[in-house]
Amino acid sequence: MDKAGYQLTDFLHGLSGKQGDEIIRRGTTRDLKAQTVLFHEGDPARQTYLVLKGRLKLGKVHELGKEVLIRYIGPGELAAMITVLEGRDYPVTAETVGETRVVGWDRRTMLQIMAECPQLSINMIRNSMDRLEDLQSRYLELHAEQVEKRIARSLLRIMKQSGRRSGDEIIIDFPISRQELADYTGTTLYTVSRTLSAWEKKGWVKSKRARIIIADPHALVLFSEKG
Amino acid sequence: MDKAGYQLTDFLHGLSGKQGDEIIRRGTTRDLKAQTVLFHEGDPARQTYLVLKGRLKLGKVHELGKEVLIRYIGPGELAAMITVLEGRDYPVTAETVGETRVVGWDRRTMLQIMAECPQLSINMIRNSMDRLEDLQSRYLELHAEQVEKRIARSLLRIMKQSGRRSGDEIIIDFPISRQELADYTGTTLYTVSRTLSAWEKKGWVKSKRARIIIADPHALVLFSEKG
DNA sequence: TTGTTTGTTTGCGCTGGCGCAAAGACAGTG
DNA sequence: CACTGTCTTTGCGCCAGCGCAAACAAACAA
Repeated sequence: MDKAGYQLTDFLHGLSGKQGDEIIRRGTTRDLKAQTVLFHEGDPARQTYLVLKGRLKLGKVHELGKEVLIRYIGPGELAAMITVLEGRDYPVTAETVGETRVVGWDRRTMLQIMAECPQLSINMIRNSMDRLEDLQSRYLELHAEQVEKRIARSLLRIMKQSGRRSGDEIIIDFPISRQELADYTGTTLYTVSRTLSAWEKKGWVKSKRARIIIADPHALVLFSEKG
Repeated sequence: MDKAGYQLTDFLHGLSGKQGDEIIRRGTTRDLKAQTVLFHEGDPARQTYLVLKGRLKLGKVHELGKEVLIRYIGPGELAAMITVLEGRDYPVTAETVGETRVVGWDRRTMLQIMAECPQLSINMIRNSMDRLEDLQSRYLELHAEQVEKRIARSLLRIMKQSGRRSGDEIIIDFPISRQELADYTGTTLYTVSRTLSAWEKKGWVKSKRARIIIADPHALVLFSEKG
């Protein structure tokens, strides 16, 4: 359990490592395998989770098949804040992407902790605001932007959140299939595949099965902004 | 300024009328004409607003023309919570729909009030959660649902938030143009117009210029769920 | 090795719904 | 009243991108 140096988006931002550890100790830490469902859309919300290591993906499904990928949740970020409110259900499903360590608190504990440490409320509000903004932008794009540009923006978003630099290239360091990228962008598997193939020919990206490397980030940014 | 009985979605939920009035007194109350821009997307966030009377609409624009209507804000709800965070810009533009009374607080005051009254933090979190859920659902729909169903759902959403019953019919009690309904739904003026015309023939809705009456809510609900 | 599973690519045809254009309806003003 | 600006309706043509189908490729197991 690493201490000290909680970052800006962090739930524990502004707290000392000691305070953070104490708070983590009051929850239940769990290690999860890849592709484990942590909670299901529609189930009563019992725990709020903080990701310590690894990554969750939050998805929402539509009657019969269609799915959207709302967001990836990385280390330091909360999932299911909704739990602090009484009698709510999870609005999304959370599944681990790789091996993932989370800590969970139930409502009572969470409210206690928040009462003792008002900074946490601010951090939660910051996090909700950030997510709301993100989704507002994507909502706008989904309506106003062409698919190819949206795919570009999606890749760049994911890259910012989880990219690992390697020379000029940027590696997205977790497996993401064409289908998932489609769900995240709001398009289809086929369109994503066609688009990535085209970009591969231009040398903008390289990709293997479920692995994407952005070879020319600059070109992608230009494309996403202009066309 | 009406006291007592703040409702569930309210910012002042759980407070006595007296406490609420005191908090309102510490802000700046303003009466605005219809179609007044309260704040602009991109401007530095200086004030958080609570709507006391009337209605705001929050919109976001895309480079050149295209616009989405993120949400209507009615009495009791907050706009621009983002202000409590340092150095942020408004992510949307807020414009009054009819005559509207709001009260605004700057960040310092807001943080003080929140520190004195932790319940407000919970209320703010509740409100962000609700909005996030709303937007997540609409994001899913925008991707997964056909336009006509989306228009139906949009109408029903607006109806729930601002409908006035009159016999079997439900009147949406503020002016909303085809263009606005299109921006809210994520489609075009033309498609909305064609759709409403068709529904008018079926007797589901009646509409005059910028006024919509839902004549057969039940039929609309059925249609939005099945088709 | 072979077989199985799971993911990816690409050709091809189809259509939902966008958006122009032009006419019509309504509200407000002087 | 006529005049002006704003909102609405509808016909029509077009195309982005969806989705089937079928082949292909990579990963893993036995």
